[in-house]
Amino acid sequence: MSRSSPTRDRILDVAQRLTQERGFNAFSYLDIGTQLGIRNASIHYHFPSKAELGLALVRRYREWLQDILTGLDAEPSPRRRLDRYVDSYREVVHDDGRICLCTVLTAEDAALPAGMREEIQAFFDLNERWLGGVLQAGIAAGELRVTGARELAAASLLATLEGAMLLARAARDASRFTQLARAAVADLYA
Amino acid sequence: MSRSSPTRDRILDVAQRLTQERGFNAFSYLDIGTQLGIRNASIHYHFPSKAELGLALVRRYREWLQDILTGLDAEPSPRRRLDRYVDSYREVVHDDGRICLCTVLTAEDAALPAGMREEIQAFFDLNERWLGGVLQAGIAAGELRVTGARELAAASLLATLEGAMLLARAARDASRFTQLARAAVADLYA
DNA sequence: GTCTATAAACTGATAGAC
DNA sequence: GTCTATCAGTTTATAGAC
Repeated sequence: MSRSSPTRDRILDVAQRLTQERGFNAFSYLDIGTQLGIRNASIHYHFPSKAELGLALVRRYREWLQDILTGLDAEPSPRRRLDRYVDSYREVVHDDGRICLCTVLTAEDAALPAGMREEIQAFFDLNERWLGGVLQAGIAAGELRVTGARELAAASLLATLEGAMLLARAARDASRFTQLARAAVADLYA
Repeated sequence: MSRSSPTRDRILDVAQRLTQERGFNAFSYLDIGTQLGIRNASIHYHFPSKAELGLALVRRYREWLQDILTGLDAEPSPRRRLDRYVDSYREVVHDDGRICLCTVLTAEDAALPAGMREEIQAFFDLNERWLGGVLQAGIAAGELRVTGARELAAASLLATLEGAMLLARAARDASRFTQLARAAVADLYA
C-alpha cells in the first residue's frame, strides 16, 4: 500500500488531468508545480521519478474503477447496472476535452515507462470481465440480449465507448459520446 | 501542393511509424535522423519546424485514406465495399503495436501544434461521411441493415474500430482487432 | 516537506561551410 | 541537400539548506 498525503493526492489530481488532456509525455513536473504553487523539486519528494508517478497514476485510476464497479454491483437490475456504468464514463468525458486516462495512455504505449502497460491492460481486463458478468446476468434475467459470444459483446461495447470518447474529443463535442454510448447500450436491450 | 522528394517521403514514413508507436510528442528529429542515417539538422531543411512536419504527416494520412476510399468506390457491392474498408484498417494495425495515426493523435489533442487538430477532425469526418454513404447504398440494395439513424450507425462503427485498435494494442494482440471488427460489420449484414 | 541551486541530457531550431 | 557547430530552452533528477 502506498502512503497517502494531501499534497501527494493533489499532485496525482493535476497529473491525471494533464495526462487526460495532453498525454503522459507532454507535461512536466514544472507544469504540476505551477498549478499547485510549489517548486518542481518538491514533487520529487512525493514521486522520485516520473515513472513512479505514472505508475501511481494508473493504479489509482484502476482502484477508482474498482470502487465504481463495486458500487454498481449493489444495483439489483443488470440493465440498470449497465446504464450506470455508462453514466460513470460519461462523467469522465468533459466538455474541456478530457477523456479516459487509459484510452490516452494506450495511444502512447511504446513511450511509457516500464510497468504502466501492465496496469493499463489490467484496467481494460477489469472492464471486460465486469461487463461480461453483467451481460450474463442480464441475459439470464431476460433484460439484455446479445448476438454472438458474451465476452465478444463485452469487448465490443468497451471498444465502442473508448472510440466514442476519441470521436467526441476530435469533434469538440462531448454530447457525441453520450449519443454513441446510448445507442450502444440500447442495442443490448432485450 | 507541397513538393515531393525521396528524402522528404522517407522522413514522413519514419515520423508516421514513430507517431503510431509513441505519439507525436515522444519522438525527436534525432530519432528520425538516426533511422535515416542523416543528421537531425538536415531534417529541418525539409520540415523547418516540427509543427510543419506534423501537419504534413496528418495531411498525407488523410490523402492516403481518400485514395483508399476512391478505390473502394469501384467495388460494385456496398457490402463488399464495407468489408474492404475494414480490411484497410486491419492493415494499419500491425503486430508490432502500430495503430491508426489519427487515433493516436486524438489522444494527445491538447499537446498538438496548431492546425493538426483540424486535419484530424477532417480525417474522421471523411470516414463518417463515406461510411454513411455505403450504409445508405447497402440499405437500398437490401445488403445491409441498420437500427436507428444511418449517420449514427456510421459513427458507431467508426468508434468501434478505433476502440478495437486500442484494445488490441493494450492486449498486445492484433487479432483482437480483427475479431471485433468482424463482429461489428456482421451486425450490419441484412 | 519545501526550498534554492545546479547538473546532465535532450529538444527544436539556426547559421554558415561544403 | 547535407554537413558541423552551436544556441537557448526545457526536462528529469539530485544535493543540501531550512
